[in-house]
Amino acid sequence: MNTATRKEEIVAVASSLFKEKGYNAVSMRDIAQEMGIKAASLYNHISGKQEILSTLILYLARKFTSGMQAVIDSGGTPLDKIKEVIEMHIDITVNHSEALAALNNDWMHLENEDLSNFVRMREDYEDNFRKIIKQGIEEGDLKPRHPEVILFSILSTLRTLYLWYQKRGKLDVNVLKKDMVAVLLEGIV
Amino acid sequence: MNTATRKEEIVAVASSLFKEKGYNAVSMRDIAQEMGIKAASLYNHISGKQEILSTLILYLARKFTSGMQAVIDSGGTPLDKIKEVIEMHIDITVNHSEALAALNNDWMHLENEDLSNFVRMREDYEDNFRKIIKQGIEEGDLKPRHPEVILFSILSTLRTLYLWYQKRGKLDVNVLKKDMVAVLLEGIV
DNA sequence: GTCTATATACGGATAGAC
DNA sequence: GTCTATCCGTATATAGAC
Repeated sequence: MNTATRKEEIVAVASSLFKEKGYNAVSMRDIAQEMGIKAASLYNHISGKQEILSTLILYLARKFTSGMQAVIDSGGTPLDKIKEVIEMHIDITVNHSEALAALNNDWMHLENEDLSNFVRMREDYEDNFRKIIKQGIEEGDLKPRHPEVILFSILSTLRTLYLWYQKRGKLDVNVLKKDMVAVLLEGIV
Repeated sequence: MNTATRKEEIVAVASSLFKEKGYNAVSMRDIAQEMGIKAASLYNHISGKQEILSTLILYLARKFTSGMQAVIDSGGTPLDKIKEVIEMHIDITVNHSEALAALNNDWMHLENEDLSNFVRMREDYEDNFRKIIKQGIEEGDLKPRHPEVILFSILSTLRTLYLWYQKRGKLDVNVLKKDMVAVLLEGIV
């Protein structure tokens, strides 16, 4: 087992604990115990607790950023792009459901450039989504609702999907995508 | 300034700090400093940090519980009731936006009966909402989508409303209610 | 790569003076 | 009601043996 893999293992174990209790309530001893080693041994693989958090969060933030770029480059209508964003979020949620808790709840515990980089990526992401929505309204694809309400209604749902995707068990991903797109786009009435 | 008021002030100050950094990252010294006193002085008004958290969270949880009961007793159609739930969430968000962060993110740091009471209230709340949605589908008021997708789509949006209500500034509450009900019920296409 | 031992800081909370 | 002083537990992190 080489160092790279061991580091990934630490990050994975930490993700799961962060999801349960949050970054500040998880100690290095907790992480070490979960891996069957002592806390001091962790420092042979990572520089400290902060590195675990930033590795975790920035990895995911880059996934969303590149995913959004792919949507922008896809060349579809605004409506197509919104569907693609929803599907992207579901894909990332299914593949990284443990780590998404830290992204959502613990990003403010990042430090220095890690924090500012994350905040910038997040703002850019929202801006790109906002532009798609506004274009959809202009072109008449979307109803003329307040763009901010549309933006945060969809984003809130997608960002907290990780909380109940697992709880509800083996929902087929494609069924989930279809239902989610339908509910978010066409409403329920 | 009597004790009751002083305690409320502590809880209010703590709410704001919990929203910024989360329960575990806020120290009693932080709270005291924000109030211009020393940490030891806080203990003349509250028994400890835990009491601040539980006061805060259970107060809000009871608000949601009684609000849901009022909706159930209102005697409207399932669709009416869903609208009332949305409006109730918006009212509580507008009046308690600072404290909602702790309710959403720090409830797992409650202890003993406080924790179990909260979890039960939350489950009951979701169950009541789920029943309304299912009844709406049965009666043909709602489209026959997966009830869980509808439930969590609406709840996710409402529960994180506190995050951006302030940021977007002086949105009129009645306009917000109207837009939110429209987007969540009728969709955007 | 993991261990024991330890440095150092900070957390919640209490005692007792004013 | 607030203060100073302090107890005691736990946190991150490092040093050095194996």
